[in-house]
Amino acid sequence: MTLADVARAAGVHYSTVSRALDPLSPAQVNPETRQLVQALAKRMGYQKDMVASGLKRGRTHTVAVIAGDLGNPNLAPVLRGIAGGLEQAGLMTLISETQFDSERLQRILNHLMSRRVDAIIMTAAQTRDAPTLRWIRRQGIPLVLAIQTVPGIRLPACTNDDSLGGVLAARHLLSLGHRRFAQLRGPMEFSSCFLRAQGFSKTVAAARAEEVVVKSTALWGSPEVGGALMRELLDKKGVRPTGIFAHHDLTAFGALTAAEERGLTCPRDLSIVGYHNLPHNDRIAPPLTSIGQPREELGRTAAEILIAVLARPGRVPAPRLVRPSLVVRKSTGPPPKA
Amino acid sequence: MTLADVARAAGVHYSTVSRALDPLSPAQVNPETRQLVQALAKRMGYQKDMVASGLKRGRTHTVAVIAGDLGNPNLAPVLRGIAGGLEQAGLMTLISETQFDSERLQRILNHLMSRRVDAIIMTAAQTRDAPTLRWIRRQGIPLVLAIQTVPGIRLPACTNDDSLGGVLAARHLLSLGHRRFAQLRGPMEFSSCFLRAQGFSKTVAAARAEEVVVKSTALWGSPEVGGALMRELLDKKGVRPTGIFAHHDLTAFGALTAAEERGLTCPRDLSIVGYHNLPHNDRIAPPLTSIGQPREELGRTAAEILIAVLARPGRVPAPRLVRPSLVVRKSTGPPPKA
DNA sequence: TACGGCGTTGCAAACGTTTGCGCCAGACCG
DNA sequence: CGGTCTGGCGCAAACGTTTGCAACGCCGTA
Repeated sequence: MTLADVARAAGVHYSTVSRALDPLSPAQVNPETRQLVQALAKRMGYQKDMVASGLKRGRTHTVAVIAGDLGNPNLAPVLRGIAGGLEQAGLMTLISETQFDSERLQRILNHLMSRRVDAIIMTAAQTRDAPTLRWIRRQGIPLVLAIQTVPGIRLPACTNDDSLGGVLAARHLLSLGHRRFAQLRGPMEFSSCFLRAQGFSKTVAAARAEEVVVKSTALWGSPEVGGALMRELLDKKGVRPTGIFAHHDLTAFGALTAAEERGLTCPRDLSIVGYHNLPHNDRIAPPLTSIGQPREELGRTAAEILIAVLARPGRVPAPRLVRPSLVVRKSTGPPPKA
Repeated sequence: MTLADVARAAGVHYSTVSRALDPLSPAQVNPETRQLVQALAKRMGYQKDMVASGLKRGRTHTVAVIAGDLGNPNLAPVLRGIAGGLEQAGLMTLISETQFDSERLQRILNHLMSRRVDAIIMTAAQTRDAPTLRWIRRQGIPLVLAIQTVPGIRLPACTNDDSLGGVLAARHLLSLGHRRFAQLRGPMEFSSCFLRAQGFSKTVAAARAEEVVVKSTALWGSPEVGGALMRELLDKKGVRPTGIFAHHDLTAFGALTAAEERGLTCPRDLSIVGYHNLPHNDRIAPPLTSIGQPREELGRTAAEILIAVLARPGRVPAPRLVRPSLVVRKSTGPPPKA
């Protein structure tokens, strides 16, 4: 079922059919012929071959989304937002996973170029990726960052306001009366973690309160890491901090367990704020106070940005931030009187 | 950078370049020329245009995966398995979401046909989809089902052995000494839920124990639904069941909360087995006994099946099952002596 | 020497769509 | 009535690859 088939049925040349079915070619074709052809095409179930169209026009109406780890539950709503947003613009979403392997990433990128995708959304950009990102840009293919930005390269992006997240956590703990703080950080190469740390520390410092630095780890976001970090923290000399800010809910879970093993109870002896507001936070004991992120909104915003870039190549739209919010549960309370 | 460019550089015709770079055309070209062309192509960074190739060959090396809800955390590992498995065969994965809207599904399918995807994997097939599935098959495009099957239509598929999951749950509760059971079911239109229910009931009946039927709901997999179902169960006349099988962990969570509100404690007064083995099951109170599924393996298996289908069109490979396993935690114990 | 066969390469026609260009007929103007 | 303009359409050349077919030169054999 091709243009030629419809053309035969309508008694016109196939180029006329092409024009009649193209909403962008305005007065090129007689309204009557247009009506006829459109009706016929619909009745015959004609569907334009996007492969051929892509070859000719150089636009495939396909956008690739590159993720680090599809298993990451935080990612799913973002992907959903992206796919939903792109679909409204008639774009399809090609999803691939790097597993944080830069060689794999390069393979995937080659594939995508050869497939002539119209644009790329990176959700897994890490600091060391800057050269890769520059390479993509040199290929002349629009690129939008989501979730994380990369220092040293100016690109359209949509990220969580992670700095605000850190601020919210600090303000909450400060308002409860805490004065000694610690962070269980994620890797500082992730802009998200870096900003969380910065927002938190800045707020704590502004209140002239005290913060114990805990080494951040490369691997993170697991109870095991949380446990290890908490034990490291409790082993330190000096006065024990009472207000803990974990960069990930799972880290917080592990930290809670480790603290309990040392005979501390939460929130009596220490308060802990997690990050991501995972769906089961209110079923754990104690229910975890956390910073929630509007994940689907983030994805949808990234899609909007991308559509803007495609509409106006060359312009770099301003980065956009979506605002996290504090969800208070039972893992935070006033510090012990001690 | 096209075939013609490489051809100019090598001093041969571009059709020769095409043949030299095609691993499938064996002795068509002089080994020396082949070496020369391959080296040159690599040096010049030539990448075959898959769009043009797709137009000519009719194969796009793209497989579409259709999901109902990308936000479903159970889906992510499956998608990962699929994408990983397909990638090894040089296939890319196009993911789209129906949001369980059949009109959306039809739109997506039209898009995919027009894009000439090589095959489709459906992970969101519901009973009422059978006509749609038949339609896809009539279009001559290979189709593989994952996670769920659809009665009345024979298709290659990879699913969880949900019946076995129900059996495992029942055996576990029976072995603890329970004699009165109830299920908090998901919608029976999903083959997965239907089979869980069947496996459970069959095992309970074989042990000559008693089962209270609780109406299943259309919406499910949320604490709210779990709470409602549990309250309905507790409001029933007659002897209260002590062994509960919920078709979803979140349903189990809600049921637990509702039971506690009625003054019952778990596992003293009742035992509950969930499904899916969600990652936070061991942090809730009490940690939830659950049926775990090998999700990534399921995805990988679906990819294997698909590759087999593409290699041998016409053959319908036998459906494959992946085996769930019981993860015992604290929400199950012996029934009260009463 | 002539001829058939074979290995290697070139030629050109596809695949289905888009689009610049030119043609034709009708309208309009002088 | 002749000329120009223009709306509508056909023609054909792309886009980059694949592939059947033909051509060419070389070798071996009769």
